[in-house]
Amino acid sequence: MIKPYQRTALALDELLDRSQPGEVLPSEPKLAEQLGVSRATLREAMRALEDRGRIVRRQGVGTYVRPTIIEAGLEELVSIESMAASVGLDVEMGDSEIHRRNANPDEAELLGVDKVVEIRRVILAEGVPVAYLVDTIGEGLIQEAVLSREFHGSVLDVLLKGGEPELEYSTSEISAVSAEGRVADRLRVSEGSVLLQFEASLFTKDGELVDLSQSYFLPGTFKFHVVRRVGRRLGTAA
Amino acid sequence: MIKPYQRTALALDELLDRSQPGEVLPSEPKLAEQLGVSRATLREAMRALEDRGRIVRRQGVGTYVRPTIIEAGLEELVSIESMAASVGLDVEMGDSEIHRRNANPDEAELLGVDKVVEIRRVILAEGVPVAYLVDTIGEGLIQEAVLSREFHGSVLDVLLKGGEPELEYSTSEISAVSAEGRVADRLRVSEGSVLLQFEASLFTKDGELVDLSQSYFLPGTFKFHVVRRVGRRLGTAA
DNA sequence: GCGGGTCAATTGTCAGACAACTTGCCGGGG
DNA sequence: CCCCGGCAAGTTGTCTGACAATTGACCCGC
Repeated sequence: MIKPYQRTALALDELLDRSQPGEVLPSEPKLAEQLGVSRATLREAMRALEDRGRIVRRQGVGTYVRPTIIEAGLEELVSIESMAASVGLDVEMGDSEIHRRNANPDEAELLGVDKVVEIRRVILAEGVPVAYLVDTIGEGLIQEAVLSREFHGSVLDVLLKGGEPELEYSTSEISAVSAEGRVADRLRVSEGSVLLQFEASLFTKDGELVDLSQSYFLPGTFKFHVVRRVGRRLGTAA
Repeated sequence: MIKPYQRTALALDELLDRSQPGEVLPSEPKLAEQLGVSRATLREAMRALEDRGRIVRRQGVGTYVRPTIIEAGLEELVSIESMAASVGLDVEMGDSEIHRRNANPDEAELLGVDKVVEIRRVILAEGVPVAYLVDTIGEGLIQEAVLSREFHGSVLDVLLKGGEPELEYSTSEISAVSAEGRVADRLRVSEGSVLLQFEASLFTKDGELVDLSQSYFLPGTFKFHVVRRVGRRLGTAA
């Protein structure tokens, strides 16, 4: 059974998606009644939205919908394919290789396994190579049958769909590199071309590391956004 | 007068900073009493922290402190200098130029002014050029006297210190580019070198755009991190 | 016309209660 | 001795009702 708070947060998210910026939301008592929760629970959900900057509340006046900040930004963990789909791009997987091999000491330490599966593939947008992705996961995390059947380019999507283990977040280091060797070759660019690189670690709800990945993107096709907020400490200082 | 919720959120932030990962927080009734607020207000603040991933709550058990994810990440809007200072790097400003000029149509539209001030400068780490920054702001936003006296490389820091207008967030587009012309020259790298580029827009609490900036970083010196969370929609699906 | 007071509406906070859940303890039965 | 079931205490989750603080509009008297 899903808890009232989660239900409320979801409902509010959807309500905001349907709302125009600047619009005034129903008052808290009314909203609470509509959603079937108490005002206290509703306020917890609204506070979270306020912290994320999606609404503005003015005591004695009402609650307003903020103009949406970047929505396809980097805050939410979604696969390249899902990102592309949401902007109407036609994306497919090109050449792929799957290797089983022994983990090197670093990988064994981080992932907690002896053997790993390494998945390399090219991502095509409108038929043109735009990204080269390498995932390294512990052997057995994804069944071989699943991998051959449901894998269309995104390890993340397969893991999310499987539901087990429960993923929570990833941390990525962002850098710029020049294309070399195999990467340049697969992306069909000359050596020394400029690439945007993400080095990511994917964690479960329990804080366990389950996927190490490296992504190389050709600049221009995908646009990555981040929203950075002024910190509490500085922003609200007198 | 600062409101109880803000006081509580701040106090909790500080409490977490002093806590060890995995530690159990006092129960909600006790914490509420310690902080001098009701349990409802406390819970609003805790919910926000939970959403940001800093604590984990387990019904019937207690509230745990999460191992800190990247702290010098990109979620919080701080200047390059502040970032560098927090990791003990010696950073200073190199050559700088300040131009007053008429705004081009795009800038006039976005910033809502006719004349702009353009600030260009090189950032040195340990005496070596590592970044080239260009800020474009409306004329009059920062007084000339202030600019010559308090400017040490970061427009953001000057604006934050001034307190007026109240800043809230910035959106950045991240890309990789090759160094060209003036940028390559100022950073003392050869043309065609790989650079990490941020194109940022800085907004106030009222949603007004006040600063357009472009930043070019030499890869390797600064490391930028992002934390990406599994979305509500997917993460909690059955 | 204008100034001030009043009033309704809305968000902010509080107090108390009960529900749902987890863990550990303790006692009884095997 | 071990296992297991129920009980009790403690914690988070939610609800109810109330009052405080703030804002904006209305109305009335001057």
